[in-house]
Amino acid sequence: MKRKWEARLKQIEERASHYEREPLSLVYRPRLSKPEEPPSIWKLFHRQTQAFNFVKSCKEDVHVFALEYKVGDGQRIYLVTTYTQLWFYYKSRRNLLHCYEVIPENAVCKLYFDLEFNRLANPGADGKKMVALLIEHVCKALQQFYRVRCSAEDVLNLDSSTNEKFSRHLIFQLHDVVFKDNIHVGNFVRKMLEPAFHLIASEDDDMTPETMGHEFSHFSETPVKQGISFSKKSTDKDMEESWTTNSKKLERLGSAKQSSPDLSFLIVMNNVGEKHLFVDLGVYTRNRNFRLYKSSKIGKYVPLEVAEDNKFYPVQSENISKENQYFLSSLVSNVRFSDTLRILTCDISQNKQRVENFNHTSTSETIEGFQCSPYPEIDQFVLLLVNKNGIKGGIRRWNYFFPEELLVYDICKYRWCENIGRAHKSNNIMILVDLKNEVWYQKCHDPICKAENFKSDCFPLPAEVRLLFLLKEEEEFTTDETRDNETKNPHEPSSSASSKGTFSDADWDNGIDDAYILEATEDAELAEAAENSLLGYNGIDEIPDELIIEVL
DNA sequence: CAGCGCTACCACACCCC
DNA sequence: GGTGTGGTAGCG
Repeated sequence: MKRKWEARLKQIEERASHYEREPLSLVYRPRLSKPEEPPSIWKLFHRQTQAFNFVKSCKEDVHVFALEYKVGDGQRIYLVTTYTQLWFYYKSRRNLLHCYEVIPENAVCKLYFDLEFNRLANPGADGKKMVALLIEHVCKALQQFYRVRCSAEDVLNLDSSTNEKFSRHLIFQLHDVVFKDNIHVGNFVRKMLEPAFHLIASEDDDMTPETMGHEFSHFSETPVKQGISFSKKSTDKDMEESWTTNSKKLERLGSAKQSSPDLSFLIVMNNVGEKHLFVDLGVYTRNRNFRLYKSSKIGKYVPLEVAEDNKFYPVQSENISKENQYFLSSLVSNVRFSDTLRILTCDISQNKQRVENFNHTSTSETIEGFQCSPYPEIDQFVLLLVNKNGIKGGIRRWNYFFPEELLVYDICKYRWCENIGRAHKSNNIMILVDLKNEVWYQKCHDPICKAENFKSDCFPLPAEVRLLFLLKEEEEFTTDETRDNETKNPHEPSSSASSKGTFSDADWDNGIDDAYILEATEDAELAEAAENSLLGYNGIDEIPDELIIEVL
């Protein structure tokens, strides 16, 4: 008995000393219970800008989500948290039923599509076939425009169809390839679907869904040189120029090898009998809300689920469940950083200077930056070239052109021009590095030199630079067997590398204790809204035992 | 108290034939 | 009638 008492005393003394060494915080700080885990970040805002401001102030890899919380008018509040933490609370599907990813403006993202048509208005339409044909067309366009290779196996295909409406989301999982932002994605999608606009535009075309013969191609019968005439009300000159340019490009690219694609399968009727595209072009706007995997619109019980005909299977991992993998893959702005990442762009307004200087018909295959290019060794070599005779030249900016594998450096301070045999007084020069042919040459911004299209002799790149380049390329081949061997990818410049694009491999799903607390803001009403969003739209679901809302 | 970013559409002014 | 502009309902 005495022994037992002594043991208990010792136990209590030990506990007391433990609390003396590690006292409890005076301030109550709710967090996921494992102290070694990252702190809980779960903040709600009424305003999107506030949410983004918080993200900026946040060191962790957090993202903005929109939560629908009122039936009818689609009112939303904004949640900031990590992908990991969101999934933790989200996966049970007992709460957070109507969530949207906010695809941030100016953030790199994946290629994605929203597809839909009304079944009643399109009785003959075969949705699955249309999806398959679209994917085929997109893959061809990616190959033609960017030399990016992909197939249906790289496309996460999510279904949200009902008896009334065929509805899909496609999210492309390209290897080491992303778009600059979702505006560029939209530009690319519109460019790629240009032949389909011609089809809709042709008023004399009384095609009905039943007669959507796949051999029938209005585009091929309508020469590109007829120009863009369908958008009678359009005032967007840039857009038209772009389409025209693109038509030329398509012509150039396609004429020799194949005729223009038949996109008649993309044309569907809306419920008032007007012709529309199967592809919703309204989803490429700034800060677009894109419904999450397994979320439904408020007031409806139709969540996005992996489609029957989905062919993308995430790589199995020990730490991350299959569902979590699908969730992470479905996030449009969840971009894994890699040092061989290619950032695709597709501009509408043509950069005239570039077109003039480099005889480019499209700016859709370039990346650009300041001071440091993806090839530091070549930067060093260029700096060596422009530091002569006591003049300290520098790299003002650089552009990389994928098809030509051409690095174009705009030089500052150093103005020596081979054409005139002296330095220009007020115009800067360029150094161009041709990686394909391993040579460099000089051009310049001077109007006279430009007028005569001056280009200096070519000089071979020094062996060190060539060697480094070859070594890098070998690395790339060994790490990515699917890479198109016609393409050499520059590395993502470190200046624009962002940790925001990565997600933590830490997975909290395993080994977590039983008490969890969600942190809300000080705003009671907001907390109520959050609670509603957690409860689902009708508010009759029970609060899960392990979930407590703490209002500070 | 409290969403956001558009576009299609309309009304109207102005211009020119 | 053609074209530009400005405001807004309503879509995604």
